Amino acid sequence: MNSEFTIAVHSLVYLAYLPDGMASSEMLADNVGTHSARIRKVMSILRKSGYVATREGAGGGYRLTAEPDKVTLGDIYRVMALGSLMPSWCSGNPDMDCVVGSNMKEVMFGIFCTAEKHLESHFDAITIRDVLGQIRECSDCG
Amino acid sequence: MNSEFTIAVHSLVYLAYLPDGMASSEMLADNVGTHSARIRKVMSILRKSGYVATREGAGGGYRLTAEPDKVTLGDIYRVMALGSLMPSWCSGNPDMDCVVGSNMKEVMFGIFCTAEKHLESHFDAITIRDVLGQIRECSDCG
DNA sequence: TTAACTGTAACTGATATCATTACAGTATGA
DNA sequence: TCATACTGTAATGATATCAGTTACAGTTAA
Repeated sequence: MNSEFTIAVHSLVYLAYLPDGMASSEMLADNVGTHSARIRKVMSILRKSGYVATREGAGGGYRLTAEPDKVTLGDIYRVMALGSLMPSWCSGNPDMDCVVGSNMKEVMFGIFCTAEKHLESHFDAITIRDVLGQIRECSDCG
Repeated sequence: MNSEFTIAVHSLVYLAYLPDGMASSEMLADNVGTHSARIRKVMSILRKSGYVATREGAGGGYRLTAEPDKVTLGDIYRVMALGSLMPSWCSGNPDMDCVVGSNMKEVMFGIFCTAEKHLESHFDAITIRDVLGQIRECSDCG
């Protein structure tokens, strides 16, 4: 799976954690542990999907516009990583004579699609607020 | 996801399809659409896991030893691709001060683990015989 | 003894991934 | 208006992973 999904979730959780829900790409990059340019790329997608608002210029940055208990990991998955379950390489060849070889590609495609649907519905049950909650539990225990 | 999972499933289905359940790496490679050395690598793992028997030497090859309706894609997934759902790169850093940054790695790890468990139980419901059945349906329709 | 196999490692080229640089565009405030 | 501090985006480079291929030792049947 592409790590942009993780970066997106982390960033949204961090914004939800901050009292004013605002941070620059530099602050997010520090917290996530990557380069600010990468954060900007991910956040740009989240902006186009309506989860954050951005403000360019001095004092600008990113602000969470969606409600943390409304946005699910499923939403983020669909935007950032849809199709990542299926391997890029697939076996079989529709043109060959053998029943197995010629139909395997289609059958495996279907299997991966339903598998991904299952994955999505699992992620649909986890909100950004849930993740933030788990993080607070972590810190209480440790 | 690694395509060795697909190769393994395809190979087992093909063996289950053949009347005598036997094929050489060359035949499997033709059907799957890859190189025989790659087939041998995958089949070697399946042999160690007890799903096929191999015979070296002239007239040798691979023979399905497990029952097609007992072996599930979940079994194959666990052997060939366990852990492939989690991205290699993960965000956060346990040593940092921030509650979010320091605990995110652990929380996301847990989320990916349960997600993978869900994926496994989805795959557990599909047997090699089921896949072969879907292939025959495909060929009936087309 | 030869031919036909598997087992396995090594190498190559292609592709994916992440880090980094660069710079244009934009907003703020002195 | 000008310096400063941001985002947006493309390009580049480094590294890892993946798939194809070659090579060869070991094994078995005829």
